[in-house]
Amino acid sequence: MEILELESFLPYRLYRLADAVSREFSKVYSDRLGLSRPEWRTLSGLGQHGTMTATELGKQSAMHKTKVSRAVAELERRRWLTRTPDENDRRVEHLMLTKAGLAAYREMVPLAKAFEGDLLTKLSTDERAAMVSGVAALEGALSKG
Amino acid sequence: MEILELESFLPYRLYRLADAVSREFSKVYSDRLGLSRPEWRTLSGLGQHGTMTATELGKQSAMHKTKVSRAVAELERRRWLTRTPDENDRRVEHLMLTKAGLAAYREMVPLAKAFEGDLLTKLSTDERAAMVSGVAALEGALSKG
DNA sequence: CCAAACTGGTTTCATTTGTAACCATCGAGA
DNA sequence: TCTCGATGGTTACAAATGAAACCAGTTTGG
Repeated sequence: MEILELESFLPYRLYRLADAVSREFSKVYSDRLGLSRPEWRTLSGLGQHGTMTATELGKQSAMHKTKVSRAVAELERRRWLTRTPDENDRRVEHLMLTKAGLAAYREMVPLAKAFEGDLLTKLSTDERAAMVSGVAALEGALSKG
Repeated sequence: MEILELESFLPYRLYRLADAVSREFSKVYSDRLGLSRPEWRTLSGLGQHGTMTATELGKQSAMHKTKVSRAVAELERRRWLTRTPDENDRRVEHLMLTKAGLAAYREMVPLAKAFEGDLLTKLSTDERAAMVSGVAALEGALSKG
């Protein structure tokens, strides 16, 4: 009978791996900053780009729009971001970090880099390169459909 | 100010990629067999190993034990698996697919292989090798702590 | 032999998530 | 200009998830 080897089935391995990494990493920002994953992504997006709309955030991070909506609402409640209505299109809001939000972002960035660094130093140079280019290749393949 | 480039931040890319792949793949078994992801994993584990306990299933697939418990309950409800109490330890149950469960498994395996095949043919030989060895390296790194 | 700690597995409850419906606004075309 | 379909974003409700409590059975140490 034909069997599927889960240990070598890529979609499964990939998910399990990403889930483990993401869970580990989420401890970092959840412990230190009390953020959920969608909130972390929102903070990161805004910190990186300065200002974004909810739709843009959703595109960048592949989050469902309700996730974005809730994350934004929560960060606003904490006064980590503000909304500014678009002048031409009144459906759109431009989101931007407040001083407090920026402070949190500045605190978060080194944590993230350290986490990634720790992860990558566990790999050899070759392995690291393989990982990075493999991910890039698959991303490319998916985006083309 | 120090910025984190999300597009090149590995944990983030990895998760986004795995999520996209997994979602795409889940359409396959959800459409054809009406399975959730935990149920699919349970079916796959049992199909591959013949018989497993709930704890073993959890270990193999990194599922929380409540997920396993529910998936098993649902597959049992469908009469796709049966439980046999262990002779020596009455807390333990050995799970095994029924004829119907096996039939579903046999239907599923080619779908999974086709999905993976389609995915991989979008990559060059080098890229494919990079992906696979990169994932393996990270898995290894994580398992060592 | 017995209490205490532990393990396999289930259940309960609160939280998170996704789907779908929704509201407001916008843009294209008759 | 008016209508209709699309779009940005929120909300309501149902389903999936995780933490913790739980039950039953097992092991260990005194």
